[in-house]
Amino acid sequence: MVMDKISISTLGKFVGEEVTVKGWLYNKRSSGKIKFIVLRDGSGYLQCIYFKGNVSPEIFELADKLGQESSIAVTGKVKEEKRAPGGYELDATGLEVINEAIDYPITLKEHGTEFLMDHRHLWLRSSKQVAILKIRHRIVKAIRDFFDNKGFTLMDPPILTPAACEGTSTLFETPYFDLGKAYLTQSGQLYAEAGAMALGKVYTFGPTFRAEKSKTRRHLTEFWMVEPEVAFNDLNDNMDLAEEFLEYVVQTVISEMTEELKVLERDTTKLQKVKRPLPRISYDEAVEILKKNGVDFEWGNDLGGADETIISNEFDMPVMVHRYPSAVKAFYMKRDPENPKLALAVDVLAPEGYGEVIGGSQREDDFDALLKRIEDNELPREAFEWYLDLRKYGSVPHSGFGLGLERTVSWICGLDHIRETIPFPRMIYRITP
RNA sequence: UCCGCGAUAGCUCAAUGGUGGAGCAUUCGGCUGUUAACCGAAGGGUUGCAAGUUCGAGUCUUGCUCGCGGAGCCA
Repeated sequence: MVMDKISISTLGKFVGEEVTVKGWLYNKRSSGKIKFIVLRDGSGYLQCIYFKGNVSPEIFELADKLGQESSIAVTGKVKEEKRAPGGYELDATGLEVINEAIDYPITLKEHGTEFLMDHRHLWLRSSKQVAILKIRHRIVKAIRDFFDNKGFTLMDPPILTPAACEGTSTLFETPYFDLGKAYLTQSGQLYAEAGAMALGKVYTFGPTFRAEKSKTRRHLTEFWMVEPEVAFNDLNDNMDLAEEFLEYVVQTVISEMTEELKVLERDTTKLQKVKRPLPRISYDEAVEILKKNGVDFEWGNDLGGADETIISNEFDMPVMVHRYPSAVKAFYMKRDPENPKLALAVDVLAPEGYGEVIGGSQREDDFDALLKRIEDNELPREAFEWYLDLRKYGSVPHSGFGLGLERTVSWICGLDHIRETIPFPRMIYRITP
């Protein structure tokens, strides 16, 4: 019996049976009277064998002519075969062309990034990109599972906002009817704080936008961020949550995505070490590390990318750096009651030079202190009136953090550039495809 | 915005100021177990654009365009 719509990943259940599998021609090889067609369908790869004596001359000819990425339906008997990639092979008898692809631009050989980025819509079909997309999906699912299982409520913040959330970054702006200008959000955090006062524990998970002209392997203009916010959590609670969260995400991915990590040739020995407790150091201790390594660093400055790498190299797992100078951090962060020059902030620096993957803090919950901070930063009070209300009606200590999805994918996959972590990256000089 | 590097065949790259080549892809031929298969052959070029130096420029000079990496900013 010929069966229909079988994905390659489930072929093990059909050994000895004749099946039809639909997909795309990934690669082909031939040796006279035998042709090998490697079919991919998104779930895996299947080597199909066409022997000259077993099929009609027309089909044998067709198997020879078809170009890479032609969409086809292959029919044949499934058998186990150690020599075949994936472990199974199709003793093919049938070949039906759905659409013939002529001169597919991306070959299995090397290509430069500019060419690949111009063909990003096709590049996604490559085995490495498929592996990255699957790991990204698994990370997203792990993130949601983690918070859902802990009683958090997902709350979607607005993407169009009336003003800067943090008052620092350059934002994308767009006309908004009679109300003037609107801006694409750079963070859902302020709204998450409102949500935490309503629901106790919330997280936002959505796209965020920065119009900074950043031109590095760690930056996108459009990226996804997950931001938990918890009422009654102080900075230490926040760090406890962050390390448990990171451990869960990393351990889930390395235990469930072994095939994909192998495709990416990711050495997972360092990822396996991501277990609680993560090292916690203060900004002051971080400065000491920099000075010990010969960096001419002035207390009060923010840590640069190179500084972060030096600090994270001192540890073999992510390191939490807490209590930064308040001057380099956002206005909404609570001051350290033991030293008002410090903010109750925490950044988590990923190892292997991947830099900051988490930034968070305990929020300022005192009305007067927050108002003064808004005024000192010359932010428009009227835009933050609702935010101040949260401190007027039943204010409580609360904390949260944001994790950059793409930086996390980049780190876990061991990529050298963030542009491969998102299907269609948006960067300063690229908005197509 | 600043600093550095680069642009040669569809792709990845060679070419001392002196007749622009190779591998892959494509087309044709060969091979009954290939693993980015292999072997043989063919087609394929306004060397990013514009000007200059020179007997002669892919190569040297200037400007421009585009890209890449880094800084700042941040996740």
